[in-house]
Amino acid sequence: MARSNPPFMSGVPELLLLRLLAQREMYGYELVRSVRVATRESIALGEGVIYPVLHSLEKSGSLSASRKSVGGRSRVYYALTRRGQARLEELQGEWQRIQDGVRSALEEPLHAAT
Amino acid sequence: MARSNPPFMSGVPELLLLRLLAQREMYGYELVRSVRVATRESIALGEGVIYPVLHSLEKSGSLSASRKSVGGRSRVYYALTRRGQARLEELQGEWQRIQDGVRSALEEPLHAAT
DNA sequence: CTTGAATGCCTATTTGTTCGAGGTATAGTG
DNA sequence: CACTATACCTCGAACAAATAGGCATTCAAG
Repeated sequence: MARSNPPFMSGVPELLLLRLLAQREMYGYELVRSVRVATRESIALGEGVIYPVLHSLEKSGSLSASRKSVGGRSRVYYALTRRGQARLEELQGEWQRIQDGVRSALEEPLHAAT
Repeated sequence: MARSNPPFMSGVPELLLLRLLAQREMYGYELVRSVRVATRESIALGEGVIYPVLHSLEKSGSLSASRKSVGGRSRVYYALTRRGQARLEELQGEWQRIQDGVRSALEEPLHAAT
């Protein structure tokens, strides 16, 4: 039943994946765990979220994919491209802006006389 | 051309409106300006975003609406209900969770040996 | 007295992304 | 042989934000 647009999640999967892949290249299944760990269990993304985002980032040139065989297992490793680095910086800026705005609004005391 | 899903905005309009209305009751047109001010110009929401959210919050019982005439102008004032207060707290918690998770992920140094 | 800006409300449509549920296949363990 | 973990994938539903419009009123300027 796909309750789809949980608050505050739009753009987050893309940002997290780009950011994790800026540290080292990884494969999809690995990223599922990495997201949980990196966000300290605050955010968990299913494979149904990860793979489509990975594919769209590859198509847009932000990631490069390479199939590798590791211990009898076939994996698709994704690495950040120069374009992906730029996209990451763009998204970080956006995140900062939104986050600052929301913080300002939330900080405002409830019964301000100002 | 409705570039629709800008990153990181899902849930934000609802959160901001509930939060502003927790301070005092306001009308739609006023909220358009209030959002800009409260977020220090970081976030600007058009009327096309504000009004639909207001209506849906009223329908769900988070806001109560009352038509008032002020200086020859007819305005629809919205006030936070008890249910709206609860919804605000719920959203704030969600925001905190996502924000913490993203912060954790972004903080991680790029070349961690850990 | 007419024009335009500002106020004030509203809706239809586009867009595209997240999500759960499902499906496939292989490796390794009991 | 069954079962779990690994590893990849796709589909459809749900849904919310944004733009671009439209309507009506008030008020100031020319």
